[in-house]
Amino acid sequence: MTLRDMALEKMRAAIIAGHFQSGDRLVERPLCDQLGVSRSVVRETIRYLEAEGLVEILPNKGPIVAKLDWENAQQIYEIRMLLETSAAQKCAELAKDGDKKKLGKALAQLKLAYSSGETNDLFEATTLFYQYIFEISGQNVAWEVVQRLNGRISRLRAMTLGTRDRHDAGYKRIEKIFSAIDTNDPQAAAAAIQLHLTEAANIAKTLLTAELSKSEK
Amino acid sequence: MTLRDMALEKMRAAIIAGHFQSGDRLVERPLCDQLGVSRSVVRETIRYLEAEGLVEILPNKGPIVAKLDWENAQQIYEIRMLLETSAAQKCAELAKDGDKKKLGKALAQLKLAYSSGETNDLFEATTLFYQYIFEISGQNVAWEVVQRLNGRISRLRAMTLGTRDRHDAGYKRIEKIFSAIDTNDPQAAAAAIQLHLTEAANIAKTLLTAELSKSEK
DNA sequence: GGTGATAAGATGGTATACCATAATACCGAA
DNA sequence: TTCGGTATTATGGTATACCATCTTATCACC
Repeated sequence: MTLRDMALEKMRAAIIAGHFQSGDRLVERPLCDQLGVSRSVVRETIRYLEAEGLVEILPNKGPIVAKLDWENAQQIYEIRMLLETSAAQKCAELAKDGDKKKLGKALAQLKLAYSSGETNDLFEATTLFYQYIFEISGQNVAWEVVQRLNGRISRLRAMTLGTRDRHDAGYKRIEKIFSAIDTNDPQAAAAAIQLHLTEAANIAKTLLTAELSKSEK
Repeated sequence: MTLRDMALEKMRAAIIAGHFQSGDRLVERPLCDQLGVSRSVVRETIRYLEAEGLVEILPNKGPIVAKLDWENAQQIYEIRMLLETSAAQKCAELAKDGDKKKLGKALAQLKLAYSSGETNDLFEATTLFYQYIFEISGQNVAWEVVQRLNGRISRLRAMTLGTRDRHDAGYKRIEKIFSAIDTNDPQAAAAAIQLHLTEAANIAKTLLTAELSKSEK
């Protein structure tokens, strides 16, 4: 693994974990010190993150962590809705016994993470569950797209998962997705995932608007 | 505009125009000579294109122009189908008189390009038409996604447009999309764009499989 | 004549030096 | 005291030098 890959992962993780606030300037030389790499590496990493949409470049100012308003977040949730609904549908059509087993394991992990309350575990378990759905449905490109979009709303997702683990309706809804796939019921799978995402988007909206109104006062 | 931006545009254009074949190695130093910039610029540009999916990095080999098989292309067409259908639908719902006028102008451009037979003009006019649709529907993020995906199948699109201008059924289908939007008929707009894309995907498949079987012999 | 090893060249990875520009702070004059 | 200008510094943009590694070709030995 190259230095760039490591730097990329670290920075992505730092942004997603909220270690950098949205709008923060990413000054190159301090980043070099923090990551222990040269500017070349940092700059190439930033270019990659820029293309990913996690970082914006202000002309003659340099890179900042991309800002996220509800306008864009909402659009991202809508796109995810389309792609994930389609994936869940196809997944329910195609899932064989082996696939269901794999999904079942991911669900078990998810349950564990929900009960433990570790937001990080929850994040990973959720990601894995979705990854399997896209894998089984054979839509690796769509999964790429979703992952990239998720990067841009990662802070929102973390916040959403953080609140959702309290009232664990979230887990129930995911279980519903699983059982629809398990019984090879495409319609139900699509409906279940749609419901889940709508709920997630609502929570996200509440949290984000609350945050914005707070920061304005 | 920075050197990087110019280099980026040039390289993207070169890849899209087929100046580089898919699978070709992108050797850094020759690229520096061709673009008249330093390696730093070339490397950062390549990072960006890598994130865009236009370029792949082979470990210890360096960057190559991303290969495109029908498997992936098909997935891209499917994703476009979802996003563009949704956009056309919303567009037909929301389009005001001013929007329709703008779209109408783009359509006129498109007609001109069809009759001139210039693949390049056709490419640009088509892009503009779609851009307006996404703009009017207020889905700028989805447009970003579509553009990025289009980059990866740009060669296919150019080939498709190249053949389609002969039998101009393509233009008729686009006209149908326009008139559906013009009459604010979301259902018809969705159906029309779906038909158009299906057709495009079919042509693309034919061309691509023909090309692959030819290169194998 | 074939196979393997070694050396040379090419290529990507990394680090650093230099330059242009924009923001800021300080000083002087009104 | 305030406004404006100049100088300094911080930062991004660009270029280049150096190093590690992989590939390939040639030569020697079997």
